[in-house]
Amino acid sequence: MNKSTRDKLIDAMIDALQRKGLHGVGLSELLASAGAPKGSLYHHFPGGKSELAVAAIERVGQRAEKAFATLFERQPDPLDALATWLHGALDQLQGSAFESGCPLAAVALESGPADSEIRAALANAFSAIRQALQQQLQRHGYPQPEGLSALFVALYEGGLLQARAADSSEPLKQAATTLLHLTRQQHTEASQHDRIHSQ
Amino acid sequence: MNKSTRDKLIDAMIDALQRKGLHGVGLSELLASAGAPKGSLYHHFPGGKSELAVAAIERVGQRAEKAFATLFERQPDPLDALATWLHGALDQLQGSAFESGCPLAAVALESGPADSEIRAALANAFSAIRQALQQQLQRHGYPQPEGLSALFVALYEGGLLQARAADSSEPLKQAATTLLHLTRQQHTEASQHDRIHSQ
DNA sequence: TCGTCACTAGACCGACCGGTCTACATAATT
DNA sequence: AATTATGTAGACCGGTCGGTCTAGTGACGA
Repeated sequence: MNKSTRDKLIDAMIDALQRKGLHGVGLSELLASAGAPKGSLYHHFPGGKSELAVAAIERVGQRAEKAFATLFERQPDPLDALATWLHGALDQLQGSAFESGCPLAAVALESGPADSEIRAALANAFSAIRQALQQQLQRHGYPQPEGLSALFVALYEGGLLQARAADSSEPLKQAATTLLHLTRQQHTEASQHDRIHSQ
Repeated sequence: MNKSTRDKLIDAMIDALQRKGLHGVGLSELLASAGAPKGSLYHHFPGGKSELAVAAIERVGQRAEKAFATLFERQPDPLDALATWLHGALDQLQGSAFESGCPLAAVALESGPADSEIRAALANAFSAIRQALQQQLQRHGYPQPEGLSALFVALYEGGLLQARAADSSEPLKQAATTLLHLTRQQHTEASQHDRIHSQ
């Protein structure tokens, strides 16, 4: 299946956002990696770079939702699923020599209030991700599912950031292990309390 | 006390990194906000923008170390200290209309392997912060102090990132509350075990 | 067969980028 | 007083930026 030029542009933008952020990539570089001329860009995205960025952010959000759906389907225990998720992120980071992180992170920190469409797309994507997570946690009886979902996303973003800065996967690995341990522990103890109370 | 031009440049760069990241600010904008001409920049920092960025990162690291020192001095319970720290970050974010986050975060995600000095400075700063945290946690008998310190830094960075994207302090607030709760809980239970075992 | 339309292709543009260079003011040194 | 070191000031440069515009290509419908 041949990817359309539009798709290639979006994917090239996603890759660029992961590696350098929105202001870090020039159009020429982007177009070269997508194998498309300028005319195509401005045909498919009259709004130029920032419209393409919005499309990229939206696609990332959709992919994340799908990924979570299949992940939670295969692994009934949400913490197992989260562990696999974090493990996957680590693999990608290591596989790219600590260059390729989350496509949403950099642009979230670069964008100002002027870039309202980008901000809106980001807000959407993140809230969708948190909600997907929250549902699963809630379904399995974890307390404070909203806080936990925000915490896990923070672990993901903050962990990747540290790992990238340190050129090492240790910070993320350790933080993930610790949080998974803490959550697992609390959950089993809560279950025990339940059992006691229901006796 | 009159700030030297050099200081003004560094502080302007720190502010810029918080708001837009390294590639997001132009030299002209930077110099305008510092009130200095180009000549001064290249006199104090012959390496130009990136050398100034390194100086800014180093200063941020030093300030963070000092801030932690006084914070932990005043609040003996590390979790209380961490709560104040996170609260302060939230205040700054809200006070700047969700524009001013961590000065290290954006540049960590923008910089490539080519910017070796920047990367080194970042690695240094983050590891210093984690170590400061780790020491305090260890001193008070928290388990997995290394993982916990990485986790708290991840919470800080990831939480600020989400808050900024959402134009709301809720994600960070909730994540912080949840993690503090989890940690506090584990700690008191561990203490109880200790008491039981020492009977 | 001829237009139409969606798309590709890249030359071209002004603005701004980071960086260099010369001129100058001030202060310290002798 | 003369000289040197330190720092300020901004004109200037080539390169690249994001963006516009015209020309061309190929498929499809009338």
